[in-house]
Amino acid sequence: MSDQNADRPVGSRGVGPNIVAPGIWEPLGAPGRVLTPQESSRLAVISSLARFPKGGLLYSRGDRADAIFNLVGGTVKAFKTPPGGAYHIVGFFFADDVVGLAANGKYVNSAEAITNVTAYRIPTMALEALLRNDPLLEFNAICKLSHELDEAQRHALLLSRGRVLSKVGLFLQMLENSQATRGENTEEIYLPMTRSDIAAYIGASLEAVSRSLRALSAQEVLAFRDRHHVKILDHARLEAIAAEY
Amino acid sequence: MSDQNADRPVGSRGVGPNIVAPGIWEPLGAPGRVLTPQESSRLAVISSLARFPKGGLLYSRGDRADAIFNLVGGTVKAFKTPPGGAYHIVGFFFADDVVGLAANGKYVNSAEAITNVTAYRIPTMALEALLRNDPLLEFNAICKLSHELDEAQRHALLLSRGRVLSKVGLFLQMLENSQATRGENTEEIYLPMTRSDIAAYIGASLEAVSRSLRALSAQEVLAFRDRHHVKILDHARLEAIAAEY
DNA sequence: CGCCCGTTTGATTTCATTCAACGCGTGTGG
DNA sequence: CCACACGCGTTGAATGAAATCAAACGGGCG
Repeated sequence: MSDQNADRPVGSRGVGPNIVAPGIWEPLGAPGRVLTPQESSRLAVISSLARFPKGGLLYSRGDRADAIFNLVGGTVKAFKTPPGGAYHIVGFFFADDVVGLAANGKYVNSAEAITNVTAYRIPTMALEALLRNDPLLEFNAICKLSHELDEAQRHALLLSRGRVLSKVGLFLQMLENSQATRGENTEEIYLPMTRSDIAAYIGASLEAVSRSLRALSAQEVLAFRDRHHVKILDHARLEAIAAEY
Repeated sequence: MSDQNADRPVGSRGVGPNIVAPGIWEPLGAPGRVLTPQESSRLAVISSLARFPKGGLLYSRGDRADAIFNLVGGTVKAFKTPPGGAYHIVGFFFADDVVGLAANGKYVNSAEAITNVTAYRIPTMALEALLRNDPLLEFNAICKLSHELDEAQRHALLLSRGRVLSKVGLFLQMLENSQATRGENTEEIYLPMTRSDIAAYIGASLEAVSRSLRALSAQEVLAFRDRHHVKILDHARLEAIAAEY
């Protein structure tokens, strides 16, 4: 298998951490807000580059949260395993995303590498110190968090849908959006995660996901190149399916 | 009806905005982190007290986000109305909560008063200026946002459950928790929202919600004083119901 | 007193889950 | 080099739970 996109495929990215998030108050502004080179390098001096193999754990819920991770390449899933044997994925994360949210010094969820992953490991101790006297960086953090909160609410919206077909449609649109934001090619959508992962994210059984994808494929709304690469043939129809109910 | 708890029932609260959120990195610390009196008064000078009648709109999605609101008393629901006629509630907010999240200068959802509401209206312009040279305040904002993000993820977890009974159970536990955090009496749970609101929050039909509540009541897990006041009789059983599946 | 909104209850339909079997591709060991 | 096994995905049939449609109820407010 070739998941060597753990290293960035392309990138007008310098060395050091990079984070993208829209502004919250400024109406316009760059589509993807980024850290200034200064901030990036300031973060760089306190962070280290870490690699995780496919299936590797970045951290587990309840662990002491001594670092956050800024992804350089690869895909990460964050999940919770509530009592009762259930398994729920709270989010998928890609290049320039940040994972490692904490509350009271402990991670609130677990994170696992879906593909090989490269990430900057930023120790919280140093980060906290840095934040204390860098209001601009702090402000960027607020923007990023606001954005994540919005994403979480969209995820909730997706989960509230009745029909699985609708959920799958929304999920694909989200992935497409995500790829577009990251400036990648949107001709084809890349699904690094398994059907089972998708199911755990959208709140349905993996069979239902499989059926939905196959149905969309049969209706020629989608076309699969292989199990992890889809092309959206009929955007309008997908839009309608995602919106209905 | 008497919804005069738009003004705080009790309160070791001074004048001026007040916000509670747990810390993110410090393991211990006060259960409910609050603004220092200094920060509160700094916010006070730029904010004004606003009142909204039951059913009143605080803001609508897409409006220019020129203020955020720090609730003093009453209950607010934040909702989205995605294309397709659906209606989804993303959260309920109570005293000391903050509503008015924005992206790119616009509100990302709408907010409506469920009861009469009193809130500090904090203009974004002034807030932004204040944040720029108050790193501590900014840090508190980060804590608050992290906490909200965690809540949103819990909401998503709730929505992912299969059985409506389980969702209702989790919802009641969340409300109980929320009340406890706010230091209110947890003997009885107060449900200011309608069944329809609960349904829109947990992702089910209002009939299903009604049936579930009645079922729990019949099994003597709950006891209703009236439609908006429940007592949890059997915590263990509720816990089990919320956890199953 | 009577209207109206929110709620409850009932009957029917629809859809996803569940259980089960099979196909496919990859990697391994004989 | 081939056979096999394993993980993952697809397909099928039966069950079950919630949505939907529909109607009656209750309490609050004019």
